[in-house]
Amino acid sequence: MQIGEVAGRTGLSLRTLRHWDNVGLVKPSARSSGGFRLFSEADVARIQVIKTMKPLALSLEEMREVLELVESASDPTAATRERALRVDYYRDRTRSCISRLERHLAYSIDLLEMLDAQAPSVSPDTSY
Amino acid sequence: MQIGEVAGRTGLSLRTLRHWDNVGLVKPSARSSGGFRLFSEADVARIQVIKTMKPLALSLEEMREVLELVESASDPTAATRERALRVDYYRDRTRSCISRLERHLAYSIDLLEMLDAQAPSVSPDTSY
DNA sequence: GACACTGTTACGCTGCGTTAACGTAT
DNA sequence: GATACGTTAACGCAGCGTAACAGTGT
Repeated sequence: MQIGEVAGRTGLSLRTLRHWDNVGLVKPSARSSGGFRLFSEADVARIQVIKTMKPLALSLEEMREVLELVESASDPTAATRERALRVDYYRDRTRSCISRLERHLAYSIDLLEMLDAQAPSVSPDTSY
Repeated sequence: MQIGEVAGRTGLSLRTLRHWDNVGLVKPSARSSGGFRLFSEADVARIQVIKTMKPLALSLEEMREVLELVESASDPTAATRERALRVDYYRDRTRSCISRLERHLAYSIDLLEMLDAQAPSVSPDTSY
């Protein structure tokens, strides 16, 4: 699968996919003889997971680590104390992210009410 | 009130406050003879509103416009159709922002569960 | 060779963090 | 004049958007 189709399916830009490749976040599993990036279904799945991680506001590098931790989950040799601590770290960040999102959601609802109070909505079907 | 106290009360950095001044988002209502920025309570209130607008992910310029719309609410001469359309525009963006936050919240909760499944939490009081 | 697609630079942008070097207020 | 606080100017950084220009594939 070439980059265009991946972009279409994931809703990401070509630029973003290339950038993620460059920084090592999602490397296409192959290249054509001419140099075209070739993505597998697994690559696309990884991209989708990354999309769901967006709200965590981690750096691309941190996302890379989280994926590494998750993907090495079934590897018993990787079950070190160090690894457990890293997982704990990201668990904490995820938790505080959730609190943040809840606050932000409440704020946004308040702001919406403020805007509703501003003007009695120009009805969409007559807008213009 | 000088910039330091405002920073302390709002939790923002000096850099941020100066930046917001530079781009015209929050102009301190006075300057000391020596050039120090002097903020009024109204300025601080404005800053707090901006903080709650953060989740909307508007540009600083857009926030400026929203505040302008809100603050000119009581001005009858400003009640043009153009203004109503702008308010509508931001109302839409706020609504889609709310949907986004709800999705993100759901995602984050899923991710938390994924991490919980990863490793059986190293209990904090024994970490190191 | 026409055409859509893809490749690699490389510069631009936002919203600040971060020195650096230098005034202000007490 | 020491000390805490403030000033502007300038570069740095992430995560892309946006050309510009060349190669690929059919």
